[in-house]
Amino acid sequence: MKLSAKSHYAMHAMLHLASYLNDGPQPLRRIISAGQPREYTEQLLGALRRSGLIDSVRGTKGGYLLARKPEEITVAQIIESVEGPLTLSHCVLNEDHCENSESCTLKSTWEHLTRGIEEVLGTVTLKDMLNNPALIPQKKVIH
Amino acid sequence: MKLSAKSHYAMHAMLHLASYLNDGPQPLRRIISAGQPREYTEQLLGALRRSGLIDSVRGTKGGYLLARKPEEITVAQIIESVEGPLTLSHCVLNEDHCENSESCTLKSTWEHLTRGIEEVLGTVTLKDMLNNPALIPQKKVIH
DNA sequence: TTCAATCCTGAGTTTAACAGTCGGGATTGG
DNA sequence: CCAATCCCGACTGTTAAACTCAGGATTGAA
Repeated sequence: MKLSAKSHYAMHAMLHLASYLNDGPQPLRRIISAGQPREYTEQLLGALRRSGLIDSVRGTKGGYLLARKPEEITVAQIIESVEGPLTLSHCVLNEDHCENSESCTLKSTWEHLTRGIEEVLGTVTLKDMLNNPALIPQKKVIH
Repeated sequence: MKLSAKSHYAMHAMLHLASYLNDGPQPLRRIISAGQPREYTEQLLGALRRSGLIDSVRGTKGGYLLARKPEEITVAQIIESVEGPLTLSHCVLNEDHCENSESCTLKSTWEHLTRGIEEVLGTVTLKDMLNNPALIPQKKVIH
């Protein structure tokens, strides 16, 4: 139940892009913070681009920028881009894996919990994080 | 954001113990299902016992049993026993890790999200899962 | 038109956690 | 005493994460 370094790097990068929204494309060099491996982060930005969360500009003066407004980008989207689909169990994805019926009381439980978590992560946007100091506003009824 | 096999095995075992609540201690042999490695599961049951979720009885006719009522055991507790503390980021645990202030707008976000997820996993009990077929009842306001 | 700054990509390598195995010891009912 | 059980630490194998590297493609500017 921990997130990998990927998510941290990706979140940090996205937060940076959100902060420098009006300063043109941000080159990788400016996106990474101290101790953050350059080439590795580059790969993650590739994933974020392929997911449509950011755009890239090549060449001198190139760099990365948000493809949408900060309020339209959620933590869930960022994490899913780099970590893959957000699901607690392969059981939820692979139908055939759970044949032994009784054992898969679990299945419906995982599905339910996954939905819950998706909802938690889906309700915090980059904009919320920028307005952050007074934490993130949120009041939500989960079913 | 995926759970490891540990959680699956542990959940399965706990579900079994909840099912055979009145049949005395359940030996490992009866707890594991097809394809579930015996010795590995044994380790996990050790963790569950050390967390106080189950008790064990040694010797012939020995086995494992729930230490509390099914409605008092949550998915969060089970997962935490075997996977360690439920937190998205080491940042939340290690104070010193996040010195660069701006970077750790992230910190309060992780804390907030972790609380949300804890709440999701903490509201489903073994009892809920037994009553399962009609999914898990739940209506909760998260802050 | 050349050059340097950038993004882009795929193929490595290293590392650490997960997953599983093994051997033997301790406890206890029959 | 013996067999069934839990208990525990050490070991091994496997896999995914976390990097590294080498080189190619694009583009603004000197």
